Amino acid sequence: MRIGYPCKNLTLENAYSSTFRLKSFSETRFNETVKNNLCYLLKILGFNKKNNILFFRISSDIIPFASHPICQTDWSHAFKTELNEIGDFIKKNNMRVSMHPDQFVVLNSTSEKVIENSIRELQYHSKVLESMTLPTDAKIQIHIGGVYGDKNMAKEKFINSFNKLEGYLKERIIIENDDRSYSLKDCLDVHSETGTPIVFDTFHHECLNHNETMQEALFCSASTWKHSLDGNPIIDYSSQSIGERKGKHAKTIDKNHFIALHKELKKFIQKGSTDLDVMLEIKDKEASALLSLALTK
DNA sequence: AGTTGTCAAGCTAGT
DNA sequence: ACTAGCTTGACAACT
Repeated sequence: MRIGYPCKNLTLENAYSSTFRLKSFSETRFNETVKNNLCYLLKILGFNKKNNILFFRISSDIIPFASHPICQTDWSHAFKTELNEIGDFIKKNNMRVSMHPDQFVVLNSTSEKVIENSIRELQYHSKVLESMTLPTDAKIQIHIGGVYGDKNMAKEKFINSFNKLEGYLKERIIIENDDRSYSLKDCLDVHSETGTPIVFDTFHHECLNHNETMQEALFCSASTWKHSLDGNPIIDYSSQSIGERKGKHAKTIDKNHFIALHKELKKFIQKGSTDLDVMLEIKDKEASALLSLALTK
């Protein structure tokens, strides 16, 4: 079981993907920023390797404005050396990475323009992973999208949009159950029409479920992954930030809550034929990842 | 140097 | 009507 954290490292200095305002866009600014971001990504991966953290989510900001028309740079060519070096490091060390495009990626939107933008954004994410020559277990995780007052129609819309995507995108995209609209069951409905693997988010499942047992939920979601192509099923983990509104992610790992979940995961792994990789969506990033490794040794 | 308004993009639920 | 939240507050203009 690999443990990971998202997007940035709080121990290392400046170890996040910096960006800038669209108004400040220039070729120079773009190149400087990308060079820096790639350099810090490699540093983060180095830190992770030393600490046995073998899973990491790459920030969508790594190439700023990559899917915007203003960006005309062939960055995958210009930074081929750096991108290859990162990809080689990941592969050499049995690491895994994923990406999670932000809320603007909505494949079932009622606006064609939004869908077009979403596809461009997905193409960009895929290009990052392709440029690192990573296999298709390096996934791009999205939500199903809006409901628009009719969930069945909205699901159909997602299925339609998804099935029209190019094959190289379909191979990378995975769908995540969310905390308010689309439950695991909804994701399974979509999966049956698209074949998209489901990344099971245990915290969202606590917020929105159909009373499945944890073992049932793990079995259903893990069954949507084709091991040779997709790698280990991914689990997103977090817990409720106490005293804050429902769905807000915890600032730091809740030890007992995590240990209980970890037991369930272990139980599932032992009786099943598959391992799992766990992404910790917790605000304090690598601190919780390190703690979780210590707790489960 | 420190503070604060704003940022490419969507949608939902809570206030 | 407005805002917090989402994978993540940081950039940039102002005081």
